[in-house]
Amino acid sequence: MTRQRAVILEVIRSDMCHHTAEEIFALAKERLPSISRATVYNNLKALEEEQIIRRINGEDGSARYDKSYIPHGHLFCIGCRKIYDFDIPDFPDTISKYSDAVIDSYELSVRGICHGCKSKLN
Amino acid sequence: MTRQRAVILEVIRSDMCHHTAEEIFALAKERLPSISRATVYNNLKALEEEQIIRRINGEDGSARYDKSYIPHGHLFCIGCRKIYDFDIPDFPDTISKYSDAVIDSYELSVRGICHGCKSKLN
DNA sequence: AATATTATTAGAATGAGTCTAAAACACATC
DNA sequence: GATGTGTTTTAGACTCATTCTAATAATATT
Repeated sequence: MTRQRAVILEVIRSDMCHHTAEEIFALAKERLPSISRATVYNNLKALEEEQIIRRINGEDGSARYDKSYIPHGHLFCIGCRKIYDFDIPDFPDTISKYSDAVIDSYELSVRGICHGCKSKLN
Repeated sequence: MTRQRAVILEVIRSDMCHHTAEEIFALAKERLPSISRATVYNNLKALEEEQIIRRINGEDGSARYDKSYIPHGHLFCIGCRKIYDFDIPDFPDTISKYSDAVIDSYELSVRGICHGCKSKLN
């Protein structure tokens, strides 16, 4: 475990955000000023292959990273632009009822207005 | 309605595929050899804003285009690499039970093995 | 048919991500 | 603690999808 990889993992795990590679690079650079972009990209790819983190698609298909490898839903709030996690229990079972495929994993992205932003709308 | 836009739409509607922008460009070029990449990109963006087609994320976040604007599930088969449509009835209602958000639209991508590929596995 | 508007074109520019080859590091062994 | 080996990091060049630009052409309007 190199210092670089440890810092990258800490950045990803440090808050509720789903950062882009560029944001992770900037945050890691605060702690390790000599870190290189390539190191961030290499580690993000390796960490996903090792099933430690998961890449998800942002609204425009941009890569974002989730601290958990386990699939779950993501709410993209149109108001505050934040991304929230949510769970649908037994979701693969639900899919199985409507598809005759053998399910490996899934990605569920919902566009909408989060609870907080909804409250603020007079 | 320009000739270019008509051809782009016909390409998208012509089969069950979910083509990339580059594939749509190549197919349109067969019929309209002078068509430009920028025209394809401009029209894909405009057609999505007009809610005629929908952009979906390929496995690696690459853009693919769906002939329908109405959200539905996509199965990405690990075997044949094809993308299949499927429906979960009342899916927004299902999501609503587990998220306190106002839902606008969703994208559901499932990785797995399609029925055809499953049958071929001895 | 003339004009105004809007779309198309080729190619330059951008930006996320990948590749390369040299230098630095981590870790096991002596 | 020094040494060797394989792995990781680094800076910067490179690639490829997409966007931008500004001149030209096609379409729609009167």
